[in-house]
Amino acid sequence: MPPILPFCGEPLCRPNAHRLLVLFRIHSLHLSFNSAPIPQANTDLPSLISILVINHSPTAASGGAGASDGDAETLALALSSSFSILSLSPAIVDSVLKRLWNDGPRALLFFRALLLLPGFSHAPSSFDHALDIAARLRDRRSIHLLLSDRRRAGLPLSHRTFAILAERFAAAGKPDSAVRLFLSLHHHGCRQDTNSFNILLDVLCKTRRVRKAASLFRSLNGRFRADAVTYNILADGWCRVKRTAAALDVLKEMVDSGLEPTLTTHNILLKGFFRSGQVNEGWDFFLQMKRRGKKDDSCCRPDVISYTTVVHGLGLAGQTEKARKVFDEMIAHGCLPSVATYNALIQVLCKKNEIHSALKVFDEMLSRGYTPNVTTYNVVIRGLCHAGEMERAMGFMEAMRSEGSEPTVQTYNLVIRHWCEEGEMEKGLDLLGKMKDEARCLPNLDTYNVLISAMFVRRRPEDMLVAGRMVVEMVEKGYLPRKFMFNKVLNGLLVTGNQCFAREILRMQERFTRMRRNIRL
DNA sequence: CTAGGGTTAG
Repeated sequence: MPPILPFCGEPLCRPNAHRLLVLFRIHSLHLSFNSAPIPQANTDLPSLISILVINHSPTAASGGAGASDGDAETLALALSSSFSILSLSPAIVDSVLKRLWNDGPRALLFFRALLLLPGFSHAPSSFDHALDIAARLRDRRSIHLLLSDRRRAGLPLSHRTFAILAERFAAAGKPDSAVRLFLSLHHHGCRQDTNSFNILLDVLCKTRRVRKAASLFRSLNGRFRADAVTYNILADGWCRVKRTAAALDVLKEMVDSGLEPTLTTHNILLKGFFRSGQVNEGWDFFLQMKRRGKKDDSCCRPDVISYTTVVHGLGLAGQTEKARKVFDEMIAHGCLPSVATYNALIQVLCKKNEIHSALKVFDEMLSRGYTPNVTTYNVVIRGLCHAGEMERAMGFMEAMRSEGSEPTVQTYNLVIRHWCEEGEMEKGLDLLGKMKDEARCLPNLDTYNVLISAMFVRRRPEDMLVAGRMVVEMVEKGYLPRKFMFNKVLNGLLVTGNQCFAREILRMQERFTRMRRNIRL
């Protein structure tokens, strides 16, 4: 791209809108003489943009430390010369950010590049996506930059933003940061109320920090009036750590405080019993719900979620016949199964190695006019892989694409894993290539872990090189391999090393040490 | 994205 050349030669300096404007003019002048690649009207715009971003940003690959401002500038140029700013609507930007989800550094680079376009401003939802990605990368610098950019744009923190950040903090082992953020919400222009309090409790409970949630609830209950949602969140928290007795206590406390348990409350407990292996208690609870529901007690009458919970719970406990009976019974009771109910039944049959009955249920749901979703395909494909029917699994993968649900990263990962287990590394690597092709579905940490581990079973020198390249690639995307993975790959490279690869091995080794230094920061 | 049901292996 010639117009960018004089620009690249300059020392890097802070992006500057005026300078960019001048460069835009030079750039578009040049393009008017060449035929610029114009996206087809019927091609997927987010996909085109993602491909451009991925093929651009050369120095994002320079060691995991993140890209420089200069990268954002050149990307901004490339974007503005290929796409009209008007076409970069919030919906399109969000969709690109989602597509680049598994390549965090480049997603953030894209976000930053757009900020440099004159007259462009990000929507709150785009800020949320970018914050989510930065927080997942544990990139404090980007988080703070994004927050100050957001403040400068006059956009206060929303509850959604708070939920995202709190969730990431809790997931990173810093639940206290989530609590602190909650306590400082008013500084960010976000209301501290029962809603945001519930979000905080929910985040803590979902990361199994129920005790912390419960004590916070006790100490702050005076300031935020608890509602039914608050109690449901806490009950679910106890259920998640398999403490159904404590969940029942919450239920009692709820009633004592004058709040009526809802159908959601009952479904939470129902699920809790099955989750903690109390199958009989779960079944009795379900019967009780049905009995009380008959007396026109609508907060107890099982709904489609209750039935799905029971079908799944019984099935996982090995009682697939009883599960099937409940499934048939729900229709008789005037409650139609949902796609999730079918998914539960199919999964449960697959787990019992009854793949043929599972496929019969799949056909049954088609004939009843249901449209399978991604989860349906994933459970069926998993079942087939587990039964060693790899070719049929691949067939379903094709089928899901032609039916309009693109395989997800989970689909790819599970099929790749099974190909590798069968010793067919090439088929696994083929699928990796297919994922990256057209930025269809970017590989994640699991993908790399599965494939890199698989590269060791054949003890081939060339496999070690592939493993080495994948480690480099995953670090570039912001994923940290475990220490033993690094060592394993390095050892593999050295042990199998021959003259031919020696230089590459050496370069790689230096690169790894540089990366590790960067990672430590 | 304020709560409940389907995708994860050993």
